[in-house]
Amino acid sequence: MSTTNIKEVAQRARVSVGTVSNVLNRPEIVSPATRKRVFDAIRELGFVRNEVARHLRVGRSRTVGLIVLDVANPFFADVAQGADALADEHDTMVVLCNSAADPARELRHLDQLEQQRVMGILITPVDASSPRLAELAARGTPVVLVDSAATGLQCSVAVDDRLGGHIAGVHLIERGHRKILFVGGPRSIKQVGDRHLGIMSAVSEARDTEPGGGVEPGGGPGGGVELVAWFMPALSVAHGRTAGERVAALPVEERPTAAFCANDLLALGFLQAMAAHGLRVPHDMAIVGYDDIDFAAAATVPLSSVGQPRELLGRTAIDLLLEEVAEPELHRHRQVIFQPDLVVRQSSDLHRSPP
Amino acid sequence: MSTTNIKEVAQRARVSVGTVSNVLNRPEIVSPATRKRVFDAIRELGFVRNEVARHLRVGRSRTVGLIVLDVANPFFADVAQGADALADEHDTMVVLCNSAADPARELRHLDQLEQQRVMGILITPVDASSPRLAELAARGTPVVLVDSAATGLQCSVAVDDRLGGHIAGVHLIERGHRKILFVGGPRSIKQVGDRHLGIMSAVSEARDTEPGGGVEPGGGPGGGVELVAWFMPALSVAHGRTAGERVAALPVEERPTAAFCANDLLALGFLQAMAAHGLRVPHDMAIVGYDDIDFAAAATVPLSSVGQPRELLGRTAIDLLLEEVAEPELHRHRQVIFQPDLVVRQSSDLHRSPP
DNA sequence: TCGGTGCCTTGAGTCGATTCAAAAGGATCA
DNA sequence: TGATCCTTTTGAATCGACTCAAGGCACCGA
Repeated sequence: MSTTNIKEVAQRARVSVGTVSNVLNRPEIVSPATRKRVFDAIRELGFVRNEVARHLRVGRSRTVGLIVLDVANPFFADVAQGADALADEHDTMVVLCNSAADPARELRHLDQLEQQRVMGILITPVDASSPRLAELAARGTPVVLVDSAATGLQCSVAVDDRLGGHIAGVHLIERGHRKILFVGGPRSIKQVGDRHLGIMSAVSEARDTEPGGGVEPGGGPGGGVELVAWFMPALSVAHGRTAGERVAALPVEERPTAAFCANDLLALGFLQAMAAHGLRVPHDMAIVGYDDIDFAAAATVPLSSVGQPRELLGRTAIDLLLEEVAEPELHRHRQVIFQPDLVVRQSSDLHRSPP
Repeated sequence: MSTTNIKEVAQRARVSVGTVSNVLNRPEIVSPATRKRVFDAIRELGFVRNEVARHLRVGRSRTVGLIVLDVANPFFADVAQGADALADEHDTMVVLCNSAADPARELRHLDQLEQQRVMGILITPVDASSPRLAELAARGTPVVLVDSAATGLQCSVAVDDRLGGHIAGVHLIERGHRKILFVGGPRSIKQVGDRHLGIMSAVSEARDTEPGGGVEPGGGPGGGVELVAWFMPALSVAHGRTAGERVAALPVEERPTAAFCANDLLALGFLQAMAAHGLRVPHDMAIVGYDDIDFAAAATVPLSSVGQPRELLGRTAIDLLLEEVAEPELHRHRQVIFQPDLVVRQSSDLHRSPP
């Protein structure tokens, strides 16, 4: 490492180190002639300011950590892009870390970021109630929860996942489905649970309405709506495929007619399995995904999906963080919640007639 | 910031700062009793080691920068995952930066990473010949080019893009296509150029062979193969769609029968446009993409694609970097090149009969 | 009792940039 | 000429952890 430092620059420009530092930080207070000498020396020596030393002295960093559950999921790529864009405007760097939904990896990243004394951390936690997040905040590293509501101890920005699940449920019930499968990820992930609760509420509302003045003349077998939930070990294309294969293996009479997947990766995998087993989507199986990533619209059968303002989530998270950093004393933690919206495409766009 | 530092820990444990440092770095040389006192003090105070100060003193960092052209492209997500996995084993952190194929953003990231004195930089450069990369290396920050061959000034790990283009070309020609469209991205991106050169070579080989002892009895109209190339402003789904729309608007007799897209995002967009305009894939238009991302297999029509060992690229890049960091003196720069392989799926799997 | 031998612990000096009180230099005015 | 004010420059102290030569201590054998 050819560590040219400020001292060498000072020697070469025949000024003191203090002056070089001034040129770097408040050039206007240095006389033009001196300033030029210093700049020349910097250029000639190829001096690059050591941000580490600067940071140590000044005590605050210009980087923000963003820990996501899965870098390979385009949803998070878009969130990151939003965060990056706004951070950039504030001369701040976003470093993206992947927890891969593994608490141990998440913890390692948190440790590393705290040790590096980053300005703050944006995180989609594996477990939002982990004491580590509170500790971090208590020790002075502001934390903003992304895509996951906080309980008042920190800021958060999220989308109403229960509402999203509800919308998806209402949509499928309205299309005549009476046996619906929820394909989730790990139960520990809050989003999965909320989306499940959302569709459950839609289902129980349907149960409450139908027996009384049932819209459906004659009523289906049993009259109500049945919901089954499977929780896969990860929110990935591969596990969606596995779920799809399990469904395809069921006898027709036991098989649900619709699947609501906790994210689009699962839905895409599920869809692949349907195709592989000769089940037609949406005729034999309707599918609704979640996140509305760009690939959803480009799938074998264009995928219905519950959309979220992905980049806005990222931007807002940075916004909240910068606000907190700017006035740590005055700051009141805020919970920002956006609304999801269902995009209906071919994969669920069919009115199912009673059998 | 509740900066508990090593000094306070020392006071509380009634030892000197040197001893605390020893406990942190070489616990085995400290007596068990003292060690315990120090650990207790650390726990009670919630002390977190300041990596910034440590780095300043020790002079080398445990983080590596990875700058990619597009975080939202699953190809790079996979490369990042590979890098991350291996780095993790060496107790090193990978920070992912997005240049979005913008030279200015790339430069900003390079500056920031150099100022932070990272251990090294892995980069898929917008412009591999930029003098900045050489400067970085000269000033002591090792650089490894990813997915882009170097010229000996640094290490690189890449896939043979000309071969990939060639394979795709041979495949399409072999399937009977005589008018092929190459859909590229910005010309400045090396990969785009190489993939284009690859398919050009396949086309010109076909021209050379056919007039002599043409395999095709009777020969197509004109006997040879025609290649048209369009260079879109970005390697994105949206620009693929634009290209597809332009193609669909052409009169049938002018329209190519196959498209080779410089990456899968373009190909997916192109495919969407075909569907939107009622053109059947592969009957009216065969499509071959590049990268073989997971979504390629899940597309409306499963996409043929030239595959690359994505995670291996990332792992190998970290490997080369660690090697260089371990022995900067002995180190000889190496260029690792992997072979691509074509995965034929439905989007191009049809023998085209002469019109 | 003394010197020798390990084993632990100590603490001043260091990394590189920033800060700020103080000094130096220059201009103006009485 | 000396006093005053303003602009510019100086350099020692500082941030927090690490390093290593030097010192302390206990124990052993002579």
